Amino acid sequence: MQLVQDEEEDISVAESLDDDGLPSLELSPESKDRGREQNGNKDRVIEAAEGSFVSDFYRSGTDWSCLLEKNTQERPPERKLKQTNLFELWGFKKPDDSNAKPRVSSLSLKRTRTQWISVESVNDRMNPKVPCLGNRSNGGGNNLRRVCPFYKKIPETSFTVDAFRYGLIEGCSGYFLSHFHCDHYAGLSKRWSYGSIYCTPLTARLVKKFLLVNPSFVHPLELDIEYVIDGIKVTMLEANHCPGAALVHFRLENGQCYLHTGDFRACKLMQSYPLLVNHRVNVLYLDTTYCNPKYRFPSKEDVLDFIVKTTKNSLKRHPKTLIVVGAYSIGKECVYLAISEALGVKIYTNASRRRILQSFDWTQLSGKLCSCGEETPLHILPISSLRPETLAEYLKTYKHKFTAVLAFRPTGWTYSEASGNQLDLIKPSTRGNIMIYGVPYSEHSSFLELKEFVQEWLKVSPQWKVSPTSTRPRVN
DNA sequence: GCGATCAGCT
DNA sequence: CACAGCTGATCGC
Repeated sequence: MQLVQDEEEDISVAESLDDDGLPSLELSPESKDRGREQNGNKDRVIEAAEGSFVSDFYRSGTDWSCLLEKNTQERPPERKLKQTNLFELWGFKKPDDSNAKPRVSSLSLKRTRTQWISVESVNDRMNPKVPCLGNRSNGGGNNLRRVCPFYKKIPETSFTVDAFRYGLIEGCSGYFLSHFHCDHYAGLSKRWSYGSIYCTPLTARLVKKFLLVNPSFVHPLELDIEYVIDGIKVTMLEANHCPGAALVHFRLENGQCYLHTGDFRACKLMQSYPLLVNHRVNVLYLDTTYCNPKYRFPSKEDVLDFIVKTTKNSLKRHPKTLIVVGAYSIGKECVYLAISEALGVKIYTNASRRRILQSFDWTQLSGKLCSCGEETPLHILPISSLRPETLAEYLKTYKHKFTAVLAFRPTGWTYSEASGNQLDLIKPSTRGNIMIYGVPYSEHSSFLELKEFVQEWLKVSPQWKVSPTSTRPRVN
């Protein structure tokens, strides 16, 4: 998602706002009467300059053709998507003072539920493709290559974020990687040769070790240190997502600031990041995975307490219980670290995951890993194997040591509507001696956390005020 | 055969 | 549903 800031001296990216706080399509006096709402239905006419940020912003919601190169044979999927006014969704009301300049002025979404957004499709598979010329594109039965969407490009720079699957991107010399999850690094391999890759040191180690990318392309940037790259000031900030994940902050020579959150979980601590407190952000690219009021989940700490308490209770009743935590390749480490510390037990997982976890260089984690499943009641398995049949099979291999399984599946999706914020209401699914808890341990922001994150910028801008309305998103 | 990429699936 | 993959088919080399 992007928030565009209104600054009269910076018209190239941050055009003026309309009454909804969305980027205005009125770029010149001649086009003053164009780009207005149509039919009272908030469908917008695309009149802005071809290829401009505003043009792409709106086109992406209704028409994929802006992402297509000329002469393409492939038609984009027909979808009726609209830019949603997040200010409205979050209940922020624009005041009457028409002279006021908001600190952040417009929003567009990145990856969220498709029924009420906008920019990015569920994943890149929905993006249009163009015929592949020169660069090979083997596999999958066609000769098409995807085109980098505008919202992965940082305006007025030669930088992109998480855009590795598009081959060589014209005008891009710096490819930023926000974190080491496959949907973000897709396209990176040992054959990468399209330009410099910037990421945190931890992510850099993983990229070199597991994707075998030529180290000469990989440039680690320490958190909280401002680097000057191609004349742009760049700072990586802790994203509170998975290990090595970063928000990327860009400050241009003309004063424009852009913040790309990658995937992140907004928290109070972020409100103290000096770069975010002291500087306006003109365009904000935001992770809106749970940008719907129905997603309410507790703090990580509360969930960890619940997991530890549940584990202790189980072991008290059934000392021969095997504790299983489901996890992706990286992420959710705090869940099993908390159990490990509370019970004073080691952590078993297979060799390939141990190799990844050891690459973090976290001594408090590495020291707790062990290579023998009999040695500890705490095992880490891929989240996909947290099914009763699979766990029953797994238990068989340790039948002399363990007689029951207590498993935790940590994700934000399992926790939304009915149970609200009451952890104690979570009911496990039980089959025989296998018990599986879906726990609301999320590494993405909840709706409220997203709202509060954005609100920080609005606060310092007195012309915006918070309205207690409960505006719901439009559902198509 | 190998590595990369795709659709389908969860 | 959507996240962050996983699997198997298919392609170029």
